[in-house]
Amino acid sequence: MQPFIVKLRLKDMGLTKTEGFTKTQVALAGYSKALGHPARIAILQFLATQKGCICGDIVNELPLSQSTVSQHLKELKNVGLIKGNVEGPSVCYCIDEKNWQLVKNSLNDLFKNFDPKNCC
Amino acid sequence: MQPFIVKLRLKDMGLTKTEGFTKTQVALAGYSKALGHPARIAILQFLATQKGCICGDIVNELPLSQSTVSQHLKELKNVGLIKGNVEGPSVCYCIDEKNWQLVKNSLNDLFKNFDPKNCC
DNA sequence: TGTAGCCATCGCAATATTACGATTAATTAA
DNA sequence: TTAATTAATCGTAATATTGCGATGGCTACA
Repeated sequence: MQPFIVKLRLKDMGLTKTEGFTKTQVALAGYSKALGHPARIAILQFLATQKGCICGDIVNELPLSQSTVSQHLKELKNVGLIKGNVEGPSVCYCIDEKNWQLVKNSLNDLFKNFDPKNCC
Repeated sequence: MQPFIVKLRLKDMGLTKTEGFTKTQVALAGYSKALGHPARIAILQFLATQKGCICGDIVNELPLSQSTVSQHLKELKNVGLIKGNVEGPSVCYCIDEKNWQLVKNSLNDLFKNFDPKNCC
């Protein structure tokens, strides 16, 4: 008779494993992931260059539906890169300066500590 | 009798839409996406700080299986951040300096052109 | 009190990502 | 030649992401 064999760690499949990585690594990956879509890059560029701060004009700027844009905005808000203020009937989004600097510095750290050593 | 109604743009579902975005935006998003996983951040940090260049020791460094690590390495190779040289029975991976600088500069560009204007 | 506009959320569908074990291809060592 | 080692790839499973239309909750204005 065959023994019962349980092989899987189901909870680890398809899901990003964060155990075994440093907090810094997980954080940096999270920020990068948020930047990992053209629409979200476009939104940030738009907000960064705009004089006043912008509401749902973002939707008009992007080749995506309102609901999709809303989702992207949510993701950027979740990692703290932007924040939204309700302004009458509409919502005003802008870059969260503090976190913006934080992400900037984190990425800087990643890229700075590499000095080329002729290998390969 | 009801008309036939075709509603969908199937090819646009679940797939990142790149039409309507600039080349720069798509590229930057691609790089960021590659950075969007703790394992890949860890790999890059490891390669950046290692004196000699490393092969499959990366697998031992990470809390992931060999095949999974191989997949992550592949993704980093696809965006050009690392390159691998066959070295006898094993493979030597290291950072691709040229693209490393390119990605660094691209991200720098994104973050630099924002000067805080008290909004919201 | 409607009613119109803005935007978040829900529900769905299609695809992508993550992870693993098993297998395969290539190279070195015996 | 054979066996062992290394690393890529295949196949599979679970979950995440992306996208849309439809719905619903607000606020402002008539």
